[in-house]
Amino acid sequence: MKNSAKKERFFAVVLKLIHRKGFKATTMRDIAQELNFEVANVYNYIPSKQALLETYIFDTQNEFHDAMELILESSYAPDEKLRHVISSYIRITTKRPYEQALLVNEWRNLKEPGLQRFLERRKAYENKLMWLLEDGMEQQLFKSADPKIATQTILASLRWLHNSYLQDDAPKNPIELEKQLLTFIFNGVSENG
Amino acid sequence: MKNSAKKERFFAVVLKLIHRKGFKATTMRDIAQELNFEVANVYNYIPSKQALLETYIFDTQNEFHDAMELILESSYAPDEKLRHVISSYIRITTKRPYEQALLVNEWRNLKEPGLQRFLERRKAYENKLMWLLEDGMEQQLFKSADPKIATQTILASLRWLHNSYLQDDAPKNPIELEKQLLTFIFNGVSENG
DNA sequence: TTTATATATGAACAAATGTTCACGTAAATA
DNA sequence: TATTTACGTGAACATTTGTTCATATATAAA
Repeated sequence: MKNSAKKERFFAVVLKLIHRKGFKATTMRDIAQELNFEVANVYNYIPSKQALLETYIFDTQNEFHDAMELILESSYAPDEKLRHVISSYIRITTKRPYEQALLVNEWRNLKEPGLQRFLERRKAYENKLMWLLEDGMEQQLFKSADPKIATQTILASLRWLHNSYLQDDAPKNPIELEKQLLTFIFNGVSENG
Repeated sequence: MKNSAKKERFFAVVLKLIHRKGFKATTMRDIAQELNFEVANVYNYIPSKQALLETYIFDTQNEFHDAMELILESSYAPDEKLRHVISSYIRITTKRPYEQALLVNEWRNLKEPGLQRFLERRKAYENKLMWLLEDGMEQQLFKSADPKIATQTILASLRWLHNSYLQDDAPKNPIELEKQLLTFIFNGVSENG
């Protein structure tokens, strides 16, 4: 009575539709049509279109936050912590690429007060990473650099990953992906480091 | 009769509105209201909402392509070429942050056949960068790595820049920004390269 | 079997949206 | 000045959209 096959199918279809057409362009009627039933029935699965968006976005955001929290609580040095942040980012993205795509592409469609809440939480996540980088710079583990720029650049370099899993563009092996990204973020592309 | 002050104001307002609310959420009436005139008058400035989107996106895309083309035609080595690609990316972004934000955030709202054209051209740009990286790997200038991943990661690490210019988040000095990004992409964050 | 819960229908709604048309007024050009 | 071009109004339009309601059927629990 909790997780019926119907519900699973419903949400799978919805995620794909939103990914293909975008949240705003995906109408309740689109969803119904894709599932071969009538519009009204959509409301037996979700309370509203906005609620659907909020649930997915905040659930996914929470996953990222929880992972970050555990890493920060550990006794690892900053560079090892950064490794784990990257690793957790890849793990979540490869596990739930559609949800991550939704988070990245559709957060702008949140309405207040959800939008503000989202932005605050995102800022909090970014700040934690920034302090981690500053910490590492002080300990001479990381190059001295503008912490804000470094934070945004590192996060940006991870934010495209969901695409590689949602395209015909052959999905990558997560282990190999992690190796490549760790090398890039830690050592860059240059051969003579 | 070509570039009146009215037209300039119109497009400035439109770009800001779209950036704030998103393309789909920005209605013709929103635009009219922001400019203190009636909806019908919007159609004296643009033929349609879609045409507005297409014009901005393709014009901006062309700027990036033209810059890439000039760099590839030069006799620089791959690593110097990459430096120039990054440099041109930053130059265009800091010169037209709203247009770049539009390109990055709203291309999904293109309709066929514009959407397909956009994707093909984007792929072409990515391929040029990828071949540049492969070339550099062969010449031992770049680390050996998966060229697709490297391409996407480098581009992703540049695709957030417009935000830093459109937030209260103090706009950065483009020269310093370029320095930081070159260091990151070429040598990463690690102190002992 | 009876009862409750999950899933489905069809019609209707109010609001929002892109666009058009016929018609004015202001501004620039001849 | 006369005339073309740029800028503006008001009303109306056909669609689309999210959502609700009353009601029906299937499925599972009692």
